[in-house]
Amino acid sequence: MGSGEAARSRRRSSKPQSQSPLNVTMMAVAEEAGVSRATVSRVFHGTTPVAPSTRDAVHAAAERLGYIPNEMARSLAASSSDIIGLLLRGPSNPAYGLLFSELQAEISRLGLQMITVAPSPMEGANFERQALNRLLGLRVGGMFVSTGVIQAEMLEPFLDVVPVVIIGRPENHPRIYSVSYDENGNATLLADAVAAQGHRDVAVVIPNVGSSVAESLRGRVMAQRLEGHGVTVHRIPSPTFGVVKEGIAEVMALYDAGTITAAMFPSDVRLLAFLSHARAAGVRTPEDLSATGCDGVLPGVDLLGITTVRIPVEQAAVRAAAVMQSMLAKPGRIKVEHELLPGTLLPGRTLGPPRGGR
Amino acid sequence: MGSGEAARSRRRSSKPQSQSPLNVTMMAVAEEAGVSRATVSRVFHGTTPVAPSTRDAVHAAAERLGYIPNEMARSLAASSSDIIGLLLRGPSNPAYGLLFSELQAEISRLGLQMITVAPSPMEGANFERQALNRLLGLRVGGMFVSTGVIQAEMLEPFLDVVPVVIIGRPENHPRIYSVSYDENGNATLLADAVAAQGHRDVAVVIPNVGSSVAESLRGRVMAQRLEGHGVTVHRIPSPTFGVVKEGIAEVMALYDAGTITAAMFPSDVRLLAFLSHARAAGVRTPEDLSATGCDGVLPGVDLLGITTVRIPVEQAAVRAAAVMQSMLAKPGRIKVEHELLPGTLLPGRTLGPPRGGR
DNA sequence: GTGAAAGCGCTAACAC
DNA sequence: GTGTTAGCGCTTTCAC
Repeated sequence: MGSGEAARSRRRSSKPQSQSPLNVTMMAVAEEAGVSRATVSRVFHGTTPVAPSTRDAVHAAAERLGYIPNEMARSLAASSSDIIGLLLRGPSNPAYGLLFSELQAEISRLGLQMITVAPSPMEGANFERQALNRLLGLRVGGMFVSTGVIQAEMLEPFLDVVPVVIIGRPENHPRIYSVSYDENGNATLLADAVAAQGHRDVAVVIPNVGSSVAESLRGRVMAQRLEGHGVTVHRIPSPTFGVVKEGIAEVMALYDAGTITAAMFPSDVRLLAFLSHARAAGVRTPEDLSATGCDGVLPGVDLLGITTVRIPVEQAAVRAAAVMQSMLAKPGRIKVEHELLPGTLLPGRTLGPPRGGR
Repeated sequence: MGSGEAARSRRRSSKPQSQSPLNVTMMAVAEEAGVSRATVSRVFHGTTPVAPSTRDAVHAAAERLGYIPNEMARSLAASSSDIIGLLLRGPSNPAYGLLFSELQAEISRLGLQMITVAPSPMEGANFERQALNRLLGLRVGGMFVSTGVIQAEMLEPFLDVVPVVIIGRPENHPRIYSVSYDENGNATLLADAVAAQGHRDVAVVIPNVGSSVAESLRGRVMAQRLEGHGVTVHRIPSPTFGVVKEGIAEVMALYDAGTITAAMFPSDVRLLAFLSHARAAGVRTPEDLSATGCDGVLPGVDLLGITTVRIPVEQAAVRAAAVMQSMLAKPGRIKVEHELLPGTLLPGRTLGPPRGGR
């Protein structure tokens, strides 16, 4: 060590640089090991072979100094990043939380890295845009998009620069690969179960597409399918973003009027909100009124005994990660597909009574 | 536009650069607006004033080109970042998921950005180290650490370079600010409730510190507190990482032997796992055996009617974000504190019977 | 108020 | 197998 230091700090009033591994540069490691920066670089990611002795020396030096490579500089210089970004809607929803976990596990298994951003949970797609930009600003090497609202078109400009996989939400954009829950099938499963139970008058809560593409689809399909069975459907729109209690009052009113014998909710959280309310109002489930949800990932779903559909989160994670890996391997050569993963009906105690006629 | 382009691409076989906003550089915006790069930079973050007309021109140009600033280059050049990193344990746990959401909301409110990384959910603190390094490698401007296992000492080398706030887990490191749930208080609340109910023989499941600092603490305090009430405690260790079912068999054995009238679990997930098992085994709660959990954040916790403590996640998020903001504002000048946020007892239906004598 | 230019820490030709 | 060097896209003195 020693010289070399010269003529540095001409400008930039050479900060005090409190000593910490974070300030250890590749240059420092190189000096410590008595090699050039290039060699250090090669030791770390090099495709080029390096003499074993040199390699060891570099590793030792890095270790000694606690060197933590500056990922920003790396990916800036290489103009490529092996960090995959995940754009995740509401992490407080167990379904998304589970997806996060599973994806992380898969991505790690594949030797990639992942960082996650979530939109501020305030209303609107604007926050999703911001979150998207956060990821793009970081120039991630790939993106998972799992969010209810972002328009596929928003992603369009980036498709040939960064691999994108949409997860969860049913999507049909011809240029975007998607791994989705078969919400059509899920809704059908539930509607069939309700119809088979003999219900003839059913309320269905249907959120706005703007709130959640998946939930909206679920609601619409449920309603339609029920009608296919000759059931009278009472559609209850839920236009407001993020308000899980919306529609409950309407359902209760229909029940009080003796109009319905069952209510279908497009998600478990909504169902739970309803069940709390119903219980407080002295309405028994399913003796007085049957009710169904959708998602099935809540811990304790078995204890709650709700009738719902379990969405295949784990499978989705596995598929999405695999697809991402191949996109990374051969950029632009992957044929766009729209995978649909079927859920499974979780029979529960909240679907009951009306068996015979009305 | 036109010239200037010369003598570029001498090396670096000038990639085809498919056109996308991601390839639009500040240089491009500058040319489009007819100003210099420096000016564009000033328009975006500049403290230096810029002529209104110039400003508008730049904004217009940026808009037109769909310019997305390269955050890596920015923070590399400025050697500072306004991105806060969140190191989050198990996002599939609703308690962590909720924390993620709430923190994101707070951070956005404060005009900061946040990215989240989670360790691969496999055993060990090694993966937590990796996740930590991912954040450090990105040279984040600050860090929230909310993870059960990472040693405070691991963070030590970075403390004077990047502000760190530990969230959730009780922590007493003299140099690390922490905003924690008062697990001591939480455990006490529960133990007192169980004792007050008249239970004299209670099983307590106690995880290893290595699995979860918080859960381990809860278990130990519960046991101790119960003993303070003269209750006979049956400690059941749960040494294995991530196995929520651990200890259930032991509890059931104690119950079968008629030894205990209540069992306390250090988390709601563990309690739920137990309840499923118990129900399957025909054991009624609380008629046959009382049981308590801890966390209280699960959606549907009211319906489940479990006796637990609700941890103040929202408050923790607010405090942590506020502290981070002040640390960012005056680096190194914030007095380290260890805030303790009390939880609230959620009385439920799983704590019952033994009232009178044994 | 604005431009020129020197780096930030690193990668990747290219030469030896 | 290793060193040299020109950038990656941006910020920030410094001069005008």
